[in-house]
Amino acid sequence: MEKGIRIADLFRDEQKWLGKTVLVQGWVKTKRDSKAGVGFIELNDGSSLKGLQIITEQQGRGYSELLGKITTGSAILVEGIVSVSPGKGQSIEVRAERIHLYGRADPAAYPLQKKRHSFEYLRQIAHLRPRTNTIGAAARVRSRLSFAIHQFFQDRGFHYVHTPIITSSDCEGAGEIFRVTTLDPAQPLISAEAEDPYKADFFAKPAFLTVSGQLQAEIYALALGKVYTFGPTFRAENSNTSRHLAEFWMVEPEMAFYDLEDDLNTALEFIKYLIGVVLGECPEEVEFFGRYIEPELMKRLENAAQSSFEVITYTEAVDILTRSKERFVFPVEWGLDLQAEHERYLTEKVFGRPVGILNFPRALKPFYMRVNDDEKTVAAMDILVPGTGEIIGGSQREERLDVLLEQMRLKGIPTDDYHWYIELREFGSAPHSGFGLGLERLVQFVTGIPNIREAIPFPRTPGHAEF
RNA sequence: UCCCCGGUAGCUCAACCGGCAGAGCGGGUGGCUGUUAACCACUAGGUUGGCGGUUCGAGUCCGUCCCGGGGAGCCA
Repeated sequence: MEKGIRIADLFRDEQKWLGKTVLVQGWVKTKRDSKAGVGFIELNDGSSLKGLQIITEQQGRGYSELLGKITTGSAILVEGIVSVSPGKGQSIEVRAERIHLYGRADPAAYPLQKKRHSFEYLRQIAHLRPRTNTIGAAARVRSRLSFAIHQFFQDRGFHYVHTPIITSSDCEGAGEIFRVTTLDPAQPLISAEAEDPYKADFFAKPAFLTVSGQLQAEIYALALGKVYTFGPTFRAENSNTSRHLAEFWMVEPEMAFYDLEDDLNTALEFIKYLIGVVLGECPEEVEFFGRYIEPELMKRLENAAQSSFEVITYTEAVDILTRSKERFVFPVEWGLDLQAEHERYLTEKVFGRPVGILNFPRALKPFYMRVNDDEKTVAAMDILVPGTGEIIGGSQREERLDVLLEQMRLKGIPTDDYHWYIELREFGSAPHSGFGLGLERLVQFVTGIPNIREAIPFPRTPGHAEF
């Protein structure tokens, strides 16, 4: 089959292509024509935000008939000469000499118009929405970010570990979980099986979709040194917000011989690196999002990429909040969790940039976080960004066997399910740390997209698993 | 799950105190030789989310269910 040039490559070196005959393939964004004369097709092939202007002129029999069939949404091939465009809005265009129509799009039925659509509407046509400017741009940024995540870690000696999607421990403390079973809920168990209902099930015990790869990543960090996982994660919480999904992607690095400070520095370097990549490699998309989605975007990204993040302790945060004159709905008091309004106040009003918060009260955090010398706090860190809130959560892990067992006892975690996790502290235990970053929240942050459902191709939320 | 707001043409939205269902865009037809959300003219298009109630009369008021959005909780 004929293979054309990517439109993005054409724009990258316009001088080189001027006067040459090229072949392009893509989808018609708009068409402006006159029956008697010159016509204009804006062609987009997904390689760039900007479309290529195609000039059509009357020629030969059957040509206008073909042009009539080419409507918004059609897939076509165009062969023609790259020329200087006399019009405004583009510097080059292609004067068509041959056009082939691959697939039509009935204009009366095609759901995408030239004008702007609401995100709510586009979600209902998730099979067509990547053809829009915003969703297409978000998809390219997401792809580039995913690659950059691998680049960052691979360049620094980390190994990529595939932690399991299906797990059998259900009390990692990260909320509601999805059950994995081959049993049919519509088919009641016969009484013999009912004594041990899991006997007939695939894994012969309760199984679930992972809520985090961290505990398994720790296993490999204590063998390979520095590792990271990057994959889908699942939460069955009935969360209906612009920041939550039932299925989302998470990056979780885990490093042996790293304390909390090392962990924090890695996380900050990581975020700055990713923002730098987006600014450097997706300028067209950033410009677009800045113009149509979030006017403050450029300022926000440059701020985060260059300036130092603010880093404070939980105790200092509580101090700042109690002294502020702001009226909060929820109380501020040492020992209570910071609410969304408090986080927003700190990152948006007090500092106006990303904020790292360290050393949270022990009672607020999970069993695996390392207990500090004061015995009241744990070596935890949250990184908050303006607009999105918490984007990274991490900690130094408890490597001391006796303290870990005490923590599990206090939090009511059954040791049987975690014998392997405990054994890591019996055999060559070592200080280690890690953190988790939600990919979709990062996409939200770097694009300014308000709802997380536009930061992932096929959002899964309560009541929604279409497409 | 809780609180608030909304659901009217394919899309985005109007419709005053309860009184004949509207516009822009999109679609169709015709016109236009350099357009850029092209332009000009004409035209088709509706079970006002579902069910029930109040009323002479309901898009509008009441009840209920469904769906969407914003916020909260849970978290990444």
